[in-house]
Amino acid sequence: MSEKITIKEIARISGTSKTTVSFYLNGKTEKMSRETAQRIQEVIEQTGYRPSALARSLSAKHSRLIGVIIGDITNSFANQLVKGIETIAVQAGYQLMISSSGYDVEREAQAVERMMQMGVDGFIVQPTMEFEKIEKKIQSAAKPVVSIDSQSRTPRGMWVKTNNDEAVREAAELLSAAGYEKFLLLTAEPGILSTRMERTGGFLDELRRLNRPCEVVILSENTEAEELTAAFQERLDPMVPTCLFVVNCWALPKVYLALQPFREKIPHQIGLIGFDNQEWTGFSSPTVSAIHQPADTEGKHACRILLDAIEGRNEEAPNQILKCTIHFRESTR
Amino acid sequence: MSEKITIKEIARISGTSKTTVSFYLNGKTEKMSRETAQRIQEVIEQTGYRPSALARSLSAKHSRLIGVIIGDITNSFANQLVKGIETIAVQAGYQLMISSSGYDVEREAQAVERMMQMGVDGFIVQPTMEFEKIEKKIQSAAKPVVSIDSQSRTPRGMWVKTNNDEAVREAAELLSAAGYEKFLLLTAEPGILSTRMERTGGFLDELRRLNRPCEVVILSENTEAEELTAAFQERLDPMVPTCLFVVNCWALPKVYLALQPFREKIPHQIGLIGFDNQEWTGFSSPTVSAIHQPADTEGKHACRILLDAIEGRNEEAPNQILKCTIHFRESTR
DNA sequence: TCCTTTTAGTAAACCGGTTTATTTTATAAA
DNA sequence: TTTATAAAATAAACCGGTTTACTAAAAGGA
Repeated sequence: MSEKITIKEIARISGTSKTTVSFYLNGKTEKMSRETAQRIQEVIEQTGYRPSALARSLSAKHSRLIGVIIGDITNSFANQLVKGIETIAVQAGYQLMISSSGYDVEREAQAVERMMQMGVDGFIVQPTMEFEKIEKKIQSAAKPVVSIDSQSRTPRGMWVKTNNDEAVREAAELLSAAGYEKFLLLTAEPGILSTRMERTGGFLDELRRLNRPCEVVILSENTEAEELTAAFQERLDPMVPTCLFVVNCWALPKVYLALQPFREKIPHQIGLIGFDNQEWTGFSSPTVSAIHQPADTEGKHACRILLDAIEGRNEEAPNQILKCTIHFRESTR
Repeated sequence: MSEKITIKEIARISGTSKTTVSFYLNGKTEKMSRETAQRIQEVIEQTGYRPSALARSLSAKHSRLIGVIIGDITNSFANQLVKGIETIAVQAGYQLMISSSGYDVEREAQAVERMMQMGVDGFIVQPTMEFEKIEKKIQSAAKPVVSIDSQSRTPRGMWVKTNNDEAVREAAELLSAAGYEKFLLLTAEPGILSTRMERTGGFLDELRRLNRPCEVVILSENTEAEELTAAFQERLDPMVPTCLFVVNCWALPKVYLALQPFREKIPHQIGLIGFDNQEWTGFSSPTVSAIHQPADTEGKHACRILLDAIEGRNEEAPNQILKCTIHFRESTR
């Protein structure tokens, strides 16, 4: 009774051939008579036939699959990005294959490898710092890649990023104007990830132009809160209004907590500003100023660009710079 | 020069047959001589051959793909869940295919459909309220399904959930003991989603036992903050210490904000407790008490159970109840 | 030396579709 | 009525692997 239902079965039952059924499935109905089409349609319905995307991909040479590689799905930037991507992808009939790199090149490379084997039609990647190392691997597949927040040097050079440089300069200017005389820039070891470079470089440069001093504090994912508090104790001069600028989004909660002992000095003597649209920044007390990146929109654009490339269209600009918005809240004056 | 490199090419270059190469790839090296194996290995390396998982899946009848369907990837429970799933899946050589349902049955059904066509080996689903509607569809594929926080009635009956009932009763008891004389239960329209039923039912039941009055306030995703504040104004009697219990995790920030006018009455006259490990609850002022579900762990368990089912093992219990932990913070006494 | 068994290796069918080239049937033109 | 042309339908090759069933060569036993 319950033969596995394949295209062959449909052809047999409806008294036609595989070819005809295949044409029907792909909407090439001009090539067949009304009745044939109808008969096939009926058989498909009553059998509950479900064409195998696997088989289809194999012979058609496209899988309608998009590989998405991000650092960490629990990061708010990343999941908003993914949400944006998915919105567009699903509309266009594509499915997402998602992997986290954990910000590790090795895992990133493995993810790329697995996805290539699965035959994805293209990639959207939020690169780790050493993305260059795997660029050639990704190139060898000749699949289009759109990178997020990092101008990659892949042949087609497709990317979406935010105007970190501008946003950061604007922030520096406004914060200086607001009366902060000194700055503290908190960043992870400044690697080659372009986002980090832009943010750090732009901020420092602008401050130099404005003639405002700035110290740099390096921190890492496992820097302890006490350690940080001590560093603040040492560098924050009660007589000089100082603003902390946190470059890495994951560091912002850490810094916020380490700043608790100085709470009543915020925002007058101490200011705090960081990155990304993290929900808690609007709930904390004081609420925390932040530069928002439109992650969701970035995702949508990235996906549109990628789809253009995959389907050989040419509608979207292959690289786009989106505007950040600065939200000044209670943690800065 | 650059012929596309397939198994056939490898066979040709190494002077063997497809069969032998295939055996080699699948580690059936007992069936061949040392030298042959080595020769193949070399050819694979210098050509950079990458076997097509697509073709492999088609003939091997498994895809090493797991379909994950969640409500919304930007929800913290969901992304922690996914992270847990991915950890286990990748270890076992599986890849994730993720779709969001947007808590909509129709989209959920479409996602299931697409994933079946892609030949996933199994599903992990965080069901919408009306999951029953698509259970039969999912069953028709005869693929194993593990559901999250909802005992589905699929044949194999595999699920992972948290002990909402117990946790909620414990909370009710402790909060009563702490001196709250009245309660306000805030929930979305109580549907058939078992989590919601358990939380609501258990809490009300326990309060009845403890002889504490409880009013129910129904809210939805688009209830306005002012509306909510007004409702509180009306129902919160300054003479009776009252505790708000928020059933739906997405409603907690909403309620928190609507409660701002009463801020200085927290936690003494007004208490607040809700669900899930949302980052902001630890940063707000007051910090907010919450019942944490171990989403990450749930994901890991769910994935192990699914893998067992897929690979015909029998190591994990096919359904598991995980413990919630109650974090009492500044918003309750 | 001849026969049996083991080892190493391969041809061919299959998985479920797409696509090209070709045939059959219907319709129009001569 | 015959022929040219268009419309409808199909056979067969292909996509890139897995697997079953079979063969050739080497080793072991009598």
